[in-house]
Amino acid sequence: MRRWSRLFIPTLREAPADAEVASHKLLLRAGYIRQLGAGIYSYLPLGQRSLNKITAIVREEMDKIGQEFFLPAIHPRELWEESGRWAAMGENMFRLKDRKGADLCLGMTHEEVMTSIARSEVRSYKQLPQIWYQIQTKFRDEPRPRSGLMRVRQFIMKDSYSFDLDEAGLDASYKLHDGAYRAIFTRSGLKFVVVEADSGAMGGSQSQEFMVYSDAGEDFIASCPRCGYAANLEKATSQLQPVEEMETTGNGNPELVHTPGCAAIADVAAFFGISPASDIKCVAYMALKRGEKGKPDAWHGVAVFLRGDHLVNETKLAGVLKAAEFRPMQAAELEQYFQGPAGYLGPVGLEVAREPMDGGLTVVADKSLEGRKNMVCGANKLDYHLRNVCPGRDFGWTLSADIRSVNEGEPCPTPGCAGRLTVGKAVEVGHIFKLGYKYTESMGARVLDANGKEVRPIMGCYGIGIERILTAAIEQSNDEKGFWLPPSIAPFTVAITVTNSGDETLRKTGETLAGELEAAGLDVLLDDRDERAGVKFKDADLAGIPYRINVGRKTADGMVELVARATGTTLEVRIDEAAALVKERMEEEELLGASV
RNA sequence: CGGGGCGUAGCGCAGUCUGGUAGCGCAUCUGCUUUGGGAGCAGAGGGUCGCCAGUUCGAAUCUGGCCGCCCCGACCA
Repeated sequence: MRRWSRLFIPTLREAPADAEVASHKLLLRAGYIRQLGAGIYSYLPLGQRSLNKITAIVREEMDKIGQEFFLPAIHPRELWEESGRWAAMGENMFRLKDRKGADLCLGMTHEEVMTSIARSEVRSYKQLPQIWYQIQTKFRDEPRPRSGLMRVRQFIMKDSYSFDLDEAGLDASYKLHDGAYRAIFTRSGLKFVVVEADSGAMGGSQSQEFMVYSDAGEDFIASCPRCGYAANLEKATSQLQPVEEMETTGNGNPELVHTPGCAAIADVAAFFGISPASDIKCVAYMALKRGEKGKPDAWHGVAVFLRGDHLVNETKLAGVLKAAEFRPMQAAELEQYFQGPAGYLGPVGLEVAREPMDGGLTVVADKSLEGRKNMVCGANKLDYHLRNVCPGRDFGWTLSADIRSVNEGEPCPTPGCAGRLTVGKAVEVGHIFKLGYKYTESMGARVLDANGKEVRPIMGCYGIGIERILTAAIEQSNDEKGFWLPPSIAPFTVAITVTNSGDETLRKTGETLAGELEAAGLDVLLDDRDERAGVKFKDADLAGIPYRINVGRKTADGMVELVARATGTTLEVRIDEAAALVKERMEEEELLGASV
């Protein structure tokens, strides 16, 4: 049992002006965290208790499938050079020098360290599979930390890595993680969804994210309420609705039309009286290709063509081009590649590179352009457009791929499903990922298989943001008075509010009750402060504690009040029954916390 | 890194335009009263006004530089 009077719980009546999102405001107000710098936070006792409960759940579930390690946060440069990521991580990596001038970095992820252990210690297929995990602090110099604990530069991550002999083994390790993650988030009381995720430009075959819907999130999820399809917008696809093609004009060949002042899609559509779906949008980028094996980085011109009503998805684009970075083309570059001005760019007559990102202009056509007819596009000439343009006939491309973002309301991609996609914002709390051979290959990890032949193990990597479980839980359960956490991750499960600490009888009753509740296995916070009842109620409502027992007026009749923070419902119960009742409620709630 | 905003007591803010004694509310400390939804009265403590330089008799206030923080965007294993 802990006494409020002796705990450091600096609650704030007003939220600091810096805080915007609910979890940030409330974590500060409830005395869970304090800020040290941008994206750097101290965890105060209540916050630390909650994070400890979360890590305990994570540890319990992970121990069922793997083994816990604890790896260094400081890594030598050489290790990261081996995987090629000393350069690839760029500015996101914190770097430092030791007294001898040697380069070091702070670990932002631990594939390299784990792989270095595996390569020097794992020799035989008989030692596989291995699932190695740790719960450890990560450092990432984020370009823009934000939203309290949502995106920070130092945070706690459960990261794990699997090593298997073959893909079937990786499938099994991946499934084990899927199961463990579902158990962890369910036990943490999160209403989560599992979505298909982008597996990145670095290779890797399959990837899922565990998401909690919240406006404070940074990701968008497309989902189908009908069949259950769900994917990160970076990955989501949809079926195309048939488009009514425009009538052919003239002899059917591309026809130059004077379109003064029609630089925007809406203007063009209005001018021709067409739907934006019949206009070809051009987005011109310079794309950065990271040099491999000592070659320098290089920028390449990329022209993306897609329907006027579609948006480029840069994650998908980066995936198909293996590009590290994009920036918009500047006027001089537009002139070089298109001989035309922004607003009037089009695909007809361009010199198309044969190989992507290898000199010249890489032309990418979105899949939705294939088979279309009689479209309108820019003529690469100020104030002129072309019509009757047929993709494939009138222009070609380096490659054609799905590089657009789906829109809300489009048909679900599942064959035979008649559902419409909805798009919502969410917080990513976990990610599981089939890595493949990237690190075992580049870092030279080898084992002997049953035939005595040297083979590369195949890897998976899996992450959970510990603080994000806390923030997501707060985002999903808060009001103007404060928040309430699922009992499993709350710093205390029940607060006992002695309404008048000056009253000896009440105080003793509170003490006794607290002892009983604790004996029943609950985490009890006894509010024994010499404060008015109102102050104690406000603090208890603020601080994320799911249940409160008021020891006050009715104590003379042998009764106390049990208040459930989530619903505000108050129950008068006999003092000797209070402990059992809270336990019962808690168990019900944890069952309700289950999700799909 | 582009755009915007902010920096004055622990928190929330006024004062800056128009230079002249650094203020308000909450919180904190002491005393008395009060005790079921952030109490009342009386008293008290707490500030290099983000930092550095300049202008001036005099700078929180004007000028220049720097630093930090927040938001939008870019970015995000």
